[in-house]
Amino acid sequence: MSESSWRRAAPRPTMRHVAARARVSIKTVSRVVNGVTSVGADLAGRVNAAIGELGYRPHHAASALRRRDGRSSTIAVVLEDLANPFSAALHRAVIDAARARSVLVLAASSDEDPADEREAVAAFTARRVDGVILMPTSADHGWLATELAAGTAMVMVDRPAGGLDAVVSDNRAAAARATAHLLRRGHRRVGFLGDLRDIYTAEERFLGYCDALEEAGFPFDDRLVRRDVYGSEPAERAAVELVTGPEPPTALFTSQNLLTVGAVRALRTLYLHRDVALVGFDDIVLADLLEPGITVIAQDSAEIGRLAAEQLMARIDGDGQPPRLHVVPTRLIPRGSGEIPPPARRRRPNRSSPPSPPSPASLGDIA
Amino acid sequence: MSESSWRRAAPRPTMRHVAARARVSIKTVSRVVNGVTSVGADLAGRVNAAIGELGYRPHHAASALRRRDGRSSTIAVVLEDLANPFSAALHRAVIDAARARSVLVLAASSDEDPADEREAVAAFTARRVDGVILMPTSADHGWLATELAAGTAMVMVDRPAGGLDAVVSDNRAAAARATAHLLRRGHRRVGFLGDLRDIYTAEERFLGYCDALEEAGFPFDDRLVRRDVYGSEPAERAAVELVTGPEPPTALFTSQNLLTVGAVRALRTLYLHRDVALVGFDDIVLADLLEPGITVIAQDSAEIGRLAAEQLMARIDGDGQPPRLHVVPTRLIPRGSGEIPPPARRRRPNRSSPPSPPSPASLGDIA
DNA sequence: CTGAAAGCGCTTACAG
DNA sequence: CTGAAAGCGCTTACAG
Repeated sequence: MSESSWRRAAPRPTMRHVAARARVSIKTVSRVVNGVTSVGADLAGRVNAAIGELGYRPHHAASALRRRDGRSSTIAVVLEDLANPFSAALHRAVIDAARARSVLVLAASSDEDPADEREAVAAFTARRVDGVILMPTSADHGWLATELAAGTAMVMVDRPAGGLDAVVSDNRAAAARATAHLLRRGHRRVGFLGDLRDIYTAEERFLGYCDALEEAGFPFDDRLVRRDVYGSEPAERAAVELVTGPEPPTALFTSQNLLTVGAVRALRTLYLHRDVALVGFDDIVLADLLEPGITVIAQDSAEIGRLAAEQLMARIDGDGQPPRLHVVPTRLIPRGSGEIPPPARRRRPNRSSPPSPPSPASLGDIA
Repeated sequence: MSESSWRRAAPRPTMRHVAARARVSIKTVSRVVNGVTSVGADLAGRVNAAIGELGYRPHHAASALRRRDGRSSTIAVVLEDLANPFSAALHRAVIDAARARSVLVLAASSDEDPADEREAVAAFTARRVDGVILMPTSADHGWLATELAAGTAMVMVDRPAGGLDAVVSDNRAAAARATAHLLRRGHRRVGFLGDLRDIYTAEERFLGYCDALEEAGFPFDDRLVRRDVYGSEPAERAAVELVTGPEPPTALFTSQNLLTVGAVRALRTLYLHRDVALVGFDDIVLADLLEPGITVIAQDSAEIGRLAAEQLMARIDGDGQPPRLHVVPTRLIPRGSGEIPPPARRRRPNRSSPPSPPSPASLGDIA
């Protein structure tokens, strides 16, 4: 039990220690610590001196335990993968919004595993977090009702679930816009790459793709579609299959950031990146520096995080309104890849053909 | 005070409620909840039934308050910017390592502001976190001693501070390796872009750059160096200045990821990206898909996070060894930009000259 | 194997 | 303005 100088030796001082040193009651210390102004200057001075000398720190959990509302002033965030840029930005926005109210934030990654998700939420509720922001692994979240009943506020993020508060992007409309962006440039065969179809956003974006086809009067072609693609490597393989198959697409809509990365990699490997148009969902670092730059639908992950945090804290503060669905607008950012025109009609894209210059006349972006 | 069905109405059940329903003492409930096996099957069954019916959840903080060790089983992470990919990956690795021991993780961003940093640490210690992983804003961290004395374990990450445990990359050696990589290909004028020099890593990487010059017997030229560059836009301007100035560098070593992004943008704008060699510190998403691909020193942020978490948890468990400095190796990943040879001697790089093919004979990577 | 009493660090609810 | 008693939800330390 040898403690070096950089390890604590003495037990942590408590209010009792401070009270003894300042020769006041523990209650007076409590008043000073909590900023109650009715304490006399003399006593308050002695208490503050003792706090400084002892290095006293209030014990937040003990305080919360006895307090009326029992708030922990802590919330939690459960996202698919905190290391993913989308989740990381969202997470940071939650922390910033929470900080403004002196609320701390715990976090976990679910990796789309419902068991991990439930385990994380259980661990958080055991710590009596005041609320949880959750990116639900599936829409089937009956178990959430139990958590709610137990007094933990909940707000879904990125995907709705359980009929609770949710903050999402305008996925379907944005996907339709992305697809229309390609159709408007003359593409008739637009391929689709989609994430696991259990995931709400994957389904919505697929529906948006279908919407745009229907709106434009083009038939849906199953052979141009690959769904349930999870991660960038499967996406790369799927893109290669699509583009090297018979009747290949002249454009791709990749409906998630990892899928976009895989598709870009595939097109470059095949040297088709200047021939096959591409619009991705989710912005990507450096996408503007590629040649061509990658046209994307950018989500406002920071705004999603901020709104989710605000909604959650409102619930914690007793907001009893019916559940609310916040839809956050996205932005289509044309950078080149989405503005590649289709090859001349009745000709298949050809590797040895020179890159066709984009048609400036077709660069409008309103769907 | 109208509570909808999705808001809790009844107060949270406690052990007392469970005990009453199961007709046992509160202590027996405690035993069952904590997995003490000596409880009779009959009583244990009644208790578990009551727990299920009531939806009882243990109150972790109350438990910790009374427990001998008083552990909160919570740690905290304070990084420069949680949304930065390096920090996000590190953070995630910390969470994964902590989860294996049922430890939860709080997080905050300091944005290199010492006041924000201290505020965050104070908030965490008030919650009685067992330890903090900190990316210190400066090496001057006398105040950390107080936190340590108060019983909070601390491990620095990315940069050492206060003579405490730290986990860092082999910054200086890696920077020397990166610079030598360029020198070995014949570059004689290698430019340097560095972050704020207060930051330990910025200084170390600068020293590594100097080491390599000295090792190779080349003079240090102040005019090739820009330090205190913070963020990608200033980096872009600095790179433009360097490269368009008199006696411009034929290669750049950009010693942080945002600086690399800025430099890449500058070179592309000037259409010099195939003429001026570039090695960056920190890997970047999609760096391999640029033309040329960006040669980088990749840090193992996940390993840094994992080691920091392990070290911290060892301290929390009473490890009393002297402070330890973990140095995590980096990896040089050649992708093209770092292998661009210098232009023919006595000729300035020329925008209209065709890109020179990399010399395969010079592609070794050991410094 | 089971339970009544005391107490973790703090605040509430009362008194003075 | 100040303080003694009780109690937040739980575990420790004892008894039986």
